[in-house]
Amino acid sequence: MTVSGAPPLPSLGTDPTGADATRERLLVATHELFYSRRSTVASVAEICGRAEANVAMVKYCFGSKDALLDALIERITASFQDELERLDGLGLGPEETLRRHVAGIVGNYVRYPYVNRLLNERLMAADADAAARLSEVFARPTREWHRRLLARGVEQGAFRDGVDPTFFFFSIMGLCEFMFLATPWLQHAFGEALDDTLVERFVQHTADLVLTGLAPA
Amino acid sequence: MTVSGAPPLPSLGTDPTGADATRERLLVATHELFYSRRSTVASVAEICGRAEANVAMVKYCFGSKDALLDALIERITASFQDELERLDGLGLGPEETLRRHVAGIVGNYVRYPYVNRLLNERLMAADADAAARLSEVFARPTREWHRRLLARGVEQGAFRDGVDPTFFFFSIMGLCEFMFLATPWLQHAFGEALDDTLVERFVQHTADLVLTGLAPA
DNA sequence: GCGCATATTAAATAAATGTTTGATGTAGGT
DNA sequence: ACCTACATCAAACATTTATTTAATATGCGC
Repeated sequence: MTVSGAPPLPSLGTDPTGADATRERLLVATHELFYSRRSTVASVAEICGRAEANVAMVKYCFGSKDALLDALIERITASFQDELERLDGLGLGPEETLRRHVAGIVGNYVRYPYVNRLLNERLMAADADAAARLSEVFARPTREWHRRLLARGVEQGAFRDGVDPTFFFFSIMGLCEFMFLATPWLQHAFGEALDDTLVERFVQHTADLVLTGLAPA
Repeated sequence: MTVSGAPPLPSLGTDPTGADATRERLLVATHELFYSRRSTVASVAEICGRAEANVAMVKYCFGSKDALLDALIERITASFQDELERLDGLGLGPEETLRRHVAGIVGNYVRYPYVNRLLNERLMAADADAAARLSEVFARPTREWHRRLLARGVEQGAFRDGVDPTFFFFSIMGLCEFMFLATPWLQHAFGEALDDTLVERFVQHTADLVLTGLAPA
């Protein structure tokens, strides 16, 4: 936790020096603004103001604002893939793996509620090459992981057969995402606050729904 | 279907005349732009260009751009509530009601993929009074409807007990929403197109997941 | 202390944003 | 024909946007 209240970015191994330090401050500032606003709207001026850097440093460090956003995406999604690999390494059964995966995704939305929107926007604006690269860093490997998990579950008699991996990918993401996109609804319409207890209860609810929903007939 | 390819707005009973006709053209133009872009980004100039109206007509007809957006929200969400009431009137059992409800929500996302985002943005920007009014047109009555459906299902032994209505509301919305927010992923990462067959299969998948997920132990 | 690549700056740029102005057009009633 | 309320218009408004320029500062090897 920084003073901004936003969770930290996935750590960079080394301590950056020179322009790399400014580069890092710009990434962190963007993250903090996106996090606190629950949106992807922040001007270069705002980002640089928070990073205590001159606006021209965006071009100097990244080339453009869009390239800064892409760097932020790749930084975060890389940590998602690390997490999936770590989970695989635990050697758990399909149900427990899925339950922890749901908890992991919810945790990611707590930390980075804006990433999917950002990915979406960049994907729509991108040319064919950039779109392919963005797909490769997150959507494709994640669905592939889901496909393997579903197959393993069916094999062991834990999950029912015939569940489409693509639809399942969208279901899992959608279930977890909406909760955090819609925090204004939670507050204004339902008078609830997004605290740790609520997050934990939501994880339980979602994991129950998915695991029961996948149970064999 | 209009020439734009976008589904029509929920129909206004009467044929508008005078400035009301311009008002309607502005609403339709905004809808068509939002629909085709799958986003809520459209300048006043773009909206008025498509509506063949002068930019000053936004102030004249609505007072401001934000008021135009609120009018669009209220127009669409009103049709959602009509749909829920119609479904209640059919006197179906809890499972079939829920199955048709899922199909109905997916249908709404096909027609108005941008409404929830729009509601979200307006809710975040709104003052307390406006936020309360926006909550009242959609989130609150919809969750209340979900609560009654869950209670009826438990009563009749169709659903398991203890499912939180607020979480369930977010689950249902999230499941259906993500599919349409993420159409760029569907295309770029998975090479699939969002046609009628896919929508139908998605409805089936989602209804199965939710209905199985709610089944008693 | 000099020289040079790296890093940072203030200021200007052009384009786009939502809003506002005041003039102009257009019906319909009397 | 004349008035009036309604509807529309082109043009200017003040901000804000991302980007770019050219000048300057900084630190490090020698």
